[in-house]
Amino acid sequence: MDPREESKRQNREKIKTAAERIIRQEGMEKLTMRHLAEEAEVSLRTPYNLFGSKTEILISLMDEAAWGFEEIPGEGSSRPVLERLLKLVDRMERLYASDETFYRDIYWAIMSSDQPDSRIRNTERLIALSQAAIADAIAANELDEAVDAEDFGRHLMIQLLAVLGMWASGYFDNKDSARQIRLGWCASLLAHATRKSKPFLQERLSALSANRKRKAAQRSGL
Amino acid sequence: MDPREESKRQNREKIKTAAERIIRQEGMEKLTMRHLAEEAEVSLRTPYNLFGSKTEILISLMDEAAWGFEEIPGEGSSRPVLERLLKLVDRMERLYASDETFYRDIYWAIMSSDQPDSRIRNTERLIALSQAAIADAIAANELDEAVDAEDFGRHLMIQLLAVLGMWASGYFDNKDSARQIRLGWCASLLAHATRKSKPFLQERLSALSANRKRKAAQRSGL
DNA sequence: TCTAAAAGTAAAACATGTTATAATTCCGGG
DNA sequence: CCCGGAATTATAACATGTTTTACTTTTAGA
Repeated sequence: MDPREESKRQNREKIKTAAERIIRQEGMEKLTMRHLAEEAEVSLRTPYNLFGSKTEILISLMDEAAWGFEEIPGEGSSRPVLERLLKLVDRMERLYASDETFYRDIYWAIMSSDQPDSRIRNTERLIALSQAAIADAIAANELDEAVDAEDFGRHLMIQLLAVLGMWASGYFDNKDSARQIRLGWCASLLAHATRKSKPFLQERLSALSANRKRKAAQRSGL
Repeated sequence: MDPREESKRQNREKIKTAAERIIRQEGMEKLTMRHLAEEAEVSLRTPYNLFGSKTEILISLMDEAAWGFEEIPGEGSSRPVLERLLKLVDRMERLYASDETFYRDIYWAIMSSDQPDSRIRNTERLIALSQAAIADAIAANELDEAVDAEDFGRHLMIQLLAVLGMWASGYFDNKDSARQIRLGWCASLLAHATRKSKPFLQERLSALSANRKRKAAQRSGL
């Protein structure tokens, strides 16, 4: 392989590793370009050559984790599409819960950067994912065929992104976010469910509500 | 009145006026604190004394317009609650359409600042508005009484805010944003609608879809 | 082996939000 | 009328993302 490319790759790796180390051990505030360059043992200019901006470095850290999901789980399996779709939320929750402050700090930093492009890039990917799943679900007779897959898929993913944004801002914690997403998705899906998928969604929804009531009872019981 | 307070008020006004003028006539990039101070004929320090930060100045500009809405339209009228709730979107659309780049630039600048506090402040106000409307709708038998007004009201407003964020980032234009919000709201509301409100929501939803189909046909027809 | 292009480095510079410092102005109360 | 405190100003400074400039190193290909 091209040694020039190889050296670029190595530098990219060094920078990402250093960035991750700094965020984890010293906190996001300490992630300045000067400090990062020092830690990665490259010049201040190099991260700009290799990534373009500080935000792009953070995005590449999120990309590495596929932002929590890269495809609908269990593609090609025989499980119902909607069930697999809901697994996306499980995955995301697991990943973000595995290192909550780390991911939240990065997510927040990306969201509050003034470069919309990369945000849009990822948004488009996720919406396409969701739209494909909805189209599958319609084809599998799990959703009313009158549903517009493009619109409805976008609607679902926007809900998810909305909650993630609130999570990043500190409004929701991890658990509440996942619950809020599941509630919203189940409710929206239920409105267009077929006989085939209705029981599953209703069960999910009532489980979520029961969970909440139990918690509320706990709270007031204290 | 206290002349000290009066002079503060005047300075605040001068700063806001100058900020608006700069944004409108020279563009957001030219809104630097130094330039703003010059134009407002105050020292660089004064805006910080009076507002705290650049972001707060922008927020006060949005506050002036109540961010598009301050209350559910037609309070006390006999129209159905959900119908009035949807009017919020009309209002917002009208305001933002009246000066799209102006509001979008400000909104974007606020969103891409790293101070979550003010964002959360407004978010909470809007969520409370929505929660109250949902509670009213439940009381008026327009929504299933099993609905949790707190959860569901938050859910609706978060959707709206997410779409606004996407609008600010340039993902949606003004028209698409309003449509997406209406779609999302109708879809979510429909999941908990009663017999009383279902027809209205279904009609709205199919009107939105029909609109889309017509447009799609136009596009492919060219 | 030599050369030109590509990449990296070092150091300074730039822009801009924000804060510190010291001097100045303004006002109500003694 | 003068004092003390609050607001304002002018100016410099600071932090940090980003860019510029000039120099060095590396590497592919003649």
